[in-house]
Amino acid sequence: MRKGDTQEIRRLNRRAILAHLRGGPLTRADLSRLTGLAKSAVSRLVDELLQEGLLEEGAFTSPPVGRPGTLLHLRPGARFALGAELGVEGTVLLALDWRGEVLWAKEWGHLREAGPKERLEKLLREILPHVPGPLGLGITLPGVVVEDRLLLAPNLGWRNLNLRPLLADFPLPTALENDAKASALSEVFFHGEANLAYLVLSTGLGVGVVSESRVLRGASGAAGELGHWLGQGNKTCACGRIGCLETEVGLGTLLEHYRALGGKAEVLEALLHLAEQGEDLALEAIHHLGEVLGRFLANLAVAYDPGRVVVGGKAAELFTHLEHPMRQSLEAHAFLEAHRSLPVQPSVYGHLAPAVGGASLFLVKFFELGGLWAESPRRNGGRYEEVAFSDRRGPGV
Amino acid sequence: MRKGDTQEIRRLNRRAILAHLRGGPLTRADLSRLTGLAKSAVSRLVDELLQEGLLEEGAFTSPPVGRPGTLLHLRPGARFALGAELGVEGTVLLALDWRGEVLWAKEWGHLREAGPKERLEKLLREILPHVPGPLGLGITLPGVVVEDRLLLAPNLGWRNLNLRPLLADFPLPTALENDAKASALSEVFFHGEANLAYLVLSTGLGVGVVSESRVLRGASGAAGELGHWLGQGNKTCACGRIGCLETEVGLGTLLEHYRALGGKAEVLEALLHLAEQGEDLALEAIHHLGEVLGRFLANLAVAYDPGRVVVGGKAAELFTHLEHPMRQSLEAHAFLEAHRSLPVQPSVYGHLAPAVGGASLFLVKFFELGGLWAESPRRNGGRYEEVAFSDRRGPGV
DNA sequence: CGCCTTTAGTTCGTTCTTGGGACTAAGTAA
DNA sequence: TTACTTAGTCCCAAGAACGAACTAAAGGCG
Repeated sequence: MRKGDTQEIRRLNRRAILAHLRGGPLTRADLSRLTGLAKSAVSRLVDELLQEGLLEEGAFTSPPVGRPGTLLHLRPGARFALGAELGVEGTVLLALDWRGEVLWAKEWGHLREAGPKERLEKLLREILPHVPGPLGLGITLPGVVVEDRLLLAPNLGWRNLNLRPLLADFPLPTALENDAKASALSEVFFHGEANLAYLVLSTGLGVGVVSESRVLRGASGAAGELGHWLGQGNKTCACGRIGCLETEVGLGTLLEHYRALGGKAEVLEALLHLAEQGEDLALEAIHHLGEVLGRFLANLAVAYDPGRVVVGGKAAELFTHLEHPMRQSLEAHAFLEAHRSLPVQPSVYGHLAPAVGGASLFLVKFFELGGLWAESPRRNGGRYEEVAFSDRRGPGV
Repeated sequence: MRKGDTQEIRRLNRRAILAHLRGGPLTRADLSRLTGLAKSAVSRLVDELLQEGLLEEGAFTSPPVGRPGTLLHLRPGARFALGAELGVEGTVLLALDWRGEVLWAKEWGHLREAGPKERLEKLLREILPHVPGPLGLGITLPGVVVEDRLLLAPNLGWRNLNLRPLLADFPLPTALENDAKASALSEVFFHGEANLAYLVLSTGLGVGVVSESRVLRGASGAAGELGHWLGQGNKTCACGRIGCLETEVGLGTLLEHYRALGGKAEVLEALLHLAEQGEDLALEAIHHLGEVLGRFLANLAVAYDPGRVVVGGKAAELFTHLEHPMRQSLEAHAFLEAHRSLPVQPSVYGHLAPAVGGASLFLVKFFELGGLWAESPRRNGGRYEEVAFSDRRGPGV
């Protein structure tokens, strides 16, 4: 429920122009046709965007007849954002260009006992050389996140933390997000799809759901935590409950199953290595996981009905081995005809997906704002909410 | 990605004014404060809305000091829409005022073998006396719906139907929707909540999910079909597969369980009646269903993380009996602290919820359009899509 | 070579809508 | 009666888009 004034409509139209240009270079005439705006309006807005350094003129078109047009494109590096992943095994930090290109990335492990404070302080030291410049820093972690609070991260062993004081030390706007949701956003940012599910399958299992181009969050940020759907199993989960789906579908079970079959690998990496070499037991265990996964996908399809599923997390490395049994199992268990051929693919950004998604939080916002980013006074430590729309909402719906 | 022009901002501001007035009468000054619009702009827009007959002036306020204001409210009956439910047991047709009041409702059973053609034709005959007038007719049914196609309705025994030709006969805009999704919309229309799940529990089990005030539909309209989530059971479902959750959580199982305990009732109604009289076996069976339901709610909470759950369908009649065991079971199985006290309530519109939701499809649209409803030429039989926004979308996100 | 046609892009005047200040209206308090 | 406060109207300036007229730059054709 946004209030309309003369600035707002300019913002809407800038947004439309930028959105179309994300798909590739276009002339002013193209933009006029695509947006429905008058040529004069496009001309004015484009001039403005050129002046701000957001756009650049490029080559000329050579149409069969008529005057050639000037192609416009988003100027590389005009804006970028930082994204970080605080994962179970290590930390990733990267910079993402507003066109979706990873400018640089940095990864490091961490001491097992490092708490949120230590890890965020380390992150702060790493980003200091890069500010000012980025639009913001999006931090992702495998847990349930609401605003600046982390409610629960079983696989990190963290629970009920208010990170706002720590984030306030960062000299740029920050945002916190769940890793699966951020990963899903990275795909949306790149492909612009309306309905998809991003499966993060490692030790844990989480799903980032996108519906009508929006990330599903829920009232407490727990939407998509299907790893904690209670099934019939009797194993104890890291969350303390019994029978969570991630004790059946997670990669932990893969290793267990492999060893139950008589396999020798002690850790997951060894198993993956053996699978690459074609060891039968390893392949059998993975095949079984594929079947379980296919059935899970059929369930995922009735829960969220995504148009496409992206597989990320450690399991993405197994994708070639998993794919066939997974598809067969999905076909056998699908509810709708349409689900039988549900596209399932590995992630475009690979293991960088969560961090890319973190950065996307700000880039998406930037595009939504039509590039009218408030270079804000950042009074309260540059909190993410302050760069939000200046909406004046009415009561719901 | 809407194009902005001078009309668009007027529409946005009309929408904001109407949205605020849905909460109750307000003066022009109130509206100015709430929307952030200048007093003069509010005055002009309100005059316009009064002229169109959408608003009415009412009583005066008596503030402690200063000139009294004139209260404005939505004029009763200024707009309304029709909603219908084609259910397993019968049909409901009703008219819903734009303020959310049911103007009239009509219900009838149907011959078991009646197909979609017969039932829609009957519906057509019933609505004819009421057109023109209503904004549109929203038809709901227990099945997977995409636009004008019904992909699958196991409990009606219908599959893969294109209803567009039949709907084209209706002399007003029509829309098709799944019953659970429509029911969820009815709650949103009434309460304006951002995150909720509407549980339709009768023979089948379906969930209508609302996230950020939008109904979750998915690529094929199957989002929320948790009744067809595959569990560990071995019963055959109406959809033809084995182990669907609705064979464990549906009301069909309640009767079976009751009879397995030694109960005598032949049909569900008899069981309900016995429960009302306090028969032990009936209460025990219902208690068990409550426990199963509580566990299911814990799973629902990790899947969609609603802020509130509404129970509808036949099970709503059992709500008082189900509530206690359900809550205990939910508390025992909840993933997050927040989920332990998840509000669970029966539906406000009761068994009329699906039909009310059908009508809401048009009323919600009307409000979104700021009351600038295109009295369209209705060339192609008044299809719902034609009353949609005149968006000119850019590529995603 | 010059003219016509076609498409790209600019300039300028009109229209629509908001914002803001001045003003009127209608009440309470002293 | 006067001062003060709040509600609501009136009028003008500002911002943005639209549309028409115009210029720019190509190819086709006689």
